[in-house]
Amino acid sequence: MGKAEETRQAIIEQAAILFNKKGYAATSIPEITSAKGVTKGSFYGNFKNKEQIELAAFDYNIKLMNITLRNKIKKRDNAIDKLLVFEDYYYDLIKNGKYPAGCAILNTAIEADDTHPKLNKRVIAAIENWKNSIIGIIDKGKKYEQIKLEINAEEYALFFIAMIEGAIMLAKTYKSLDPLKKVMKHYRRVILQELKV
Amino acid sequence: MGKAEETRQAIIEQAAILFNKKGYAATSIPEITSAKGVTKGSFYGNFKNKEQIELAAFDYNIKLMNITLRNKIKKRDNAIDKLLVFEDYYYDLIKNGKYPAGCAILNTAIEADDTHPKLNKRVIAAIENWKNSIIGIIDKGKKYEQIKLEINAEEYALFFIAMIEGAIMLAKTYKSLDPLKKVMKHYRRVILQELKV
DNA sequence: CTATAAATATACCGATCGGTATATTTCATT
DNA sequence: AATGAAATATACCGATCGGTATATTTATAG
Repeated sequence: MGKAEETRQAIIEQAAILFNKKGYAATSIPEITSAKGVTKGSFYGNFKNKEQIELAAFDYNIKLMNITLRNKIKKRDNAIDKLLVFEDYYYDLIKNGKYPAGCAILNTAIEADDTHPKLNKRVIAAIENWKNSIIGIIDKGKKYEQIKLEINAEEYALFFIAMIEGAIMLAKTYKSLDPLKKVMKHYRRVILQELKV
Repeated sequence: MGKAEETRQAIIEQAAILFNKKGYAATSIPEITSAKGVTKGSFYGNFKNKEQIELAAFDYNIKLMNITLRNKIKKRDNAIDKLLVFEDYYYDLIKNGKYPAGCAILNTAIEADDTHPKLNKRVIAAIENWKNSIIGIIDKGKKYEQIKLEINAEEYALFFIAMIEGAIMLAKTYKSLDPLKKVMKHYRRVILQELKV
């Protein structure tokens, strides 16, 4: 990694933290750079404008999330356990308290929907990717007789995503794991009682 | 309503629209005032600072929502139908497209959680109020043998709120009613098949 | 070691931010 | 109609924003 690439990466990582915590509009470029001892010249040598770092930081957040999730899913050997990965993942995410502060998909979705078309497009792509991974798990689960054949994979995928994101919103708002636990109890119940053969 | 009160109300209504659509940090005071032909002097005659209008606008949004919901709930005569009000309400909210742009609770929750303690407190109060109204409906439904006695009212209330808010996020992100419909199908199913006696 | 280009630091730009001070207008009371 | 107060308009403040131009440093190839 060349010097410039290192700087670029440091900026992205700091931006990813700040954007996810405070939002895109509320985070200034000096905030991002000063935290890492990087100057304006260095910043604009690596990013054309603020929008570029916003997109790069979002991509970075999503990449981190996907790597972690993919690894956890791969380690489990049946569809039911794979679906339950999301319960653990988001529980850990909120419990640790540290970065990332909540779900980048949720945070970005809310801020971008009416104001930031490019981020909005990326959020849609990230959700589609998540949805398709759930659908894939369910379909494979049907094939191996782990999940009931009559389950509509897409509808359940959206249901799960909504439930999880809503639960994260509650946990972050209350600054408590309690609502997350209570909602995820239903998540687990739906999977074990409705999906499982 | 005195002249000042009229001005104050006009500012609140405009701010409520903008804050809910663009977010608090991304909305400037000139944006709020110029839209209604109000000047800065007039604004600061009615509000001490930006935080005051943020709080007033959030309260206004919540009040609007609560009035509408309360009326719709009152019109229905059993717990199951009362719970299904939320399905209709949020469907209309997104379908109309116009103000309010999404759910003020959700939008404010995400923006305020890590940065704006006073708004965060009000969001918690609004969710508590919502949760308690669901719990109230469920408890009454148990009393009149419309809802199963073994249902944990608080856990289901949080489950419903999470599901609904997650569904709104999806609909707003996709700019489509489809994900909302698909998630709310589960909402209806849970109520009719798990809660209903 | 030196030349050169890449990378970074510094200084500055106009615009706009939230907020204030003050001037002017509008309104109700007499 | 005159007056005093409430409401609103105007002008201005320092700070900070995103972004640019340029100076300086740093790394690297010959």
